[in-house]
Amino acid sequence: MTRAWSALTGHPAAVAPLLLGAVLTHRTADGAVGVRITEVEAYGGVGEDPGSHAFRGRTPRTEVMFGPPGRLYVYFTYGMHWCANVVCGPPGSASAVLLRAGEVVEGRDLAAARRPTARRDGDLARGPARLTAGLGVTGDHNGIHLDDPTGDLWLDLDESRTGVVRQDVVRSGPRVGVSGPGGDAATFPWRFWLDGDPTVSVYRAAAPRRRTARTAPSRGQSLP
DNA sequence: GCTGCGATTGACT
DNA sequence: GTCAATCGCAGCT
Repeated sequence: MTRAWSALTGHPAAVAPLLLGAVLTHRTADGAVGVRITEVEAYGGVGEDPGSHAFRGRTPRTEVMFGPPGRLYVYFTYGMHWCANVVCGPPGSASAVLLRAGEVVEGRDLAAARRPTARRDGDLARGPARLTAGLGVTGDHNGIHLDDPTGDLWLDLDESRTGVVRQDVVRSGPRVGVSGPGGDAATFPWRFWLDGDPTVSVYRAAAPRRRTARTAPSRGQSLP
């Protein structure tokens, strides 16, 4: 079958695997970087998926998720990282697919310049925040349409250009880093990746709770 | 208005 | 293997 935007409107867990192999291209004055998607995660809508930002309803941040499919939802996390999602549900459903990792297929040098800490080409877009960094995607791109081949950001779904993904290499499993109320969200097998691809991110189970980073000023601290 | 913490990464032991 | 960085959002007072 041929991937098309019309086929990418539906339940995120059904849409997510269809995005594997698609190529997201970002064009800037510096040049273009293209990333072939190798790993994704599905996030459901209001009241359905505790791991989703939209679980508790519409907020200013999640506004884009509630809009029409085919747009990019970009959010800021950990005070320094951007993560990119493709909105896939019909308006109001707030479903999206997180782009977790990919392979740089165009503009390797530009991507490497944006990711100076990457040691290998395979690390240029391995991980959700690395993928956005390599592409040069930030919050400025939140809400942008991805279905315009002439736009700054374009998600190419045409298998005659991106290559056909063999379904027997598509794997699924628990999502990464998700620990919603009750922890149930992490158990949804809504993570999809291309088996054996070196750009797929390392699986780490969601940490229950990291030790408080900030050590409170010790009460018994001695003064000089 | 205040506070806790996160769909992460890179540096360090 | 452990842990800090860093800030906007969401929930609560």
